[in-house]
Amino acid sequence: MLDINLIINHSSDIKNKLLSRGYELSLSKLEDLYFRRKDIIKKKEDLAANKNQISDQFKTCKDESEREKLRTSSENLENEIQLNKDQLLEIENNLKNILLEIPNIPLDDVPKGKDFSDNQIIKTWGEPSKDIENDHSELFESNKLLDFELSVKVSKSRFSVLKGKLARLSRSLISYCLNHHIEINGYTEYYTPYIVNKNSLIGTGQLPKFEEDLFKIHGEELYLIPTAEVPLTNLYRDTIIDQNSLPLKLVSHTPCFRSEAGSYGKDTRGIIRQHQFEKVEVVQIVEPEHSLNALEEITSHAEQLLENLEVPYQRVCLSTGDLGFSASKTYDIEAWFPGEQTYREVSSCSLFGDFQSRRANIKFKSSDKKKYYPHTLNGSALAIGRTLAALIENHTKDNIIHIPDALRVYTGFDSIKL
RNA sequence: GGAGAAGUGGCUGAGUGGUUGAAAGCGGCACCCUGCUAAGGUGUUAUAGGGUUUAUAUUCUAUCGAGGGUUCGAAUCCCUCCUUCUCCA
Repeated sequence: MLDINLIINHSSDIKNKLLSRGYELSLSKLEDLYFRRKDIIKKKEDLAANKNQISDQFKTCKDESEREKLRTSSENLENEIQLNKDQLLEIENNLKNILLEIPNIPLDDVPKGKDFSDNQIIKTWGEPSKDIENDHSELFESNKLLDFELSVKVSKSRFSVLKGKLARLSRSLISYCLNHHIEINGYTEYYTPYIVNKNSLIGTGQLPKFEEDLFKIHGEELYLIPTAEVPLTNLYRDTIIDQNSLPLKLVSHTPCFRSEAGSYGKDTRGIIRQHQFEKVEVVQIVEPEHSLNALEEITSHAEQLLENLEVPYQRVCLSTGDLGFSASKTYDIEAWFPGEQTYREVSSCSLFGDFQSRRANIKFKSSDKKKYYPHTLNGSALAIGRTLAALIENHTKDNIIHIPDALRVYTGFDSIKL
């Protein structure tokens, strides 16, 4: 959520920045609500002060006819206060609803662009293999490691059933990613609910605008998490954090559930786009002046994993047009998929500024005793399903999947024969 | 699923109709004292939102789980909901 005062005081600047990501801000309604809100608050509070005074007078007033006068004037005031209260509530709801649907503003150094085609490649690592034979869905299915007939029988399309060594490899990836962050990068592991309430999803920005992307629990105001970012960041909702405990570095492995509305026919092969997938997610909550560094740090933490897994990748800075709703700057890390001869996202690392902390009411108390909104960040490290696919496409030779050294302690085997 | 009890500031905990935004203690912070440490002393220490002000500041309003009600006046009385705890199945 953007600061309403910022919008009002720097309206043209904000408007332009939002336009660069394809959002047209209509200012007149906001301004109208903003000023009407102030008016009504003043009116209401003056009346309330008045009423409080009458209450005080009542204590010393002994004359019954005077008392009666006080009673009636208090009653009149109360009626007026109530009227203003109702109006105020309506205005504040309106204002909040509008603010909740305005996306974050991109940082100045984010490349301007219309969509993903304007994303900027920042770096590449590794030697992309030309071996087009290694398409993961083909390798999986022809070897019965992955069974879509079973997953459709048990559930429906866009789910998967992994079997045997492949299932174990997937689990090993999860353990490896988690342990790396805990032991090397200083994150604290959390186990969290996979079903969360509305306020949590509003806090991180999935609601109210993107409800159709979520799985909702029937008959309840509860949703399956689309990412561990939601429970992790919301651990600190409505919290004032001591500055000394910043930065907070959290990591969690969870399944993620996405309805994938609007992606019919897209990425139907393999396990690239599923309704349910595993992900190890990191979240950082940091002081505002450290957030740019933190974004670089989170991104490099994700990259370390791919390097240790010996999977070639590139880092891309999303253009203003491709930026997610809550993000002010995002790096995608895209692993090389030889089967498709293309890079695909396996991690997305975002800086949200104070956008989420305003929504979720997360603050920190600084040494000057004032309270500020911290900056929040998150990053996938990594999306397990896609990483598993990339791993296999990059490490299969002569029908043998070679397990990278980093994983062998978890898998207990060093290759899978196909 | 049934019965009961409770929800007050960072924490413990007092407070059953009127300067109670809230005693006391602990903790935190600042200063003082003392060779050091420990102990002690004094003060300070909730959140949000308005007004005035360049600012420091000051003032007003709201908030004692949430929402409603009674009353001139509610942490205190009534209703609904939520959460936690205990007992029973």
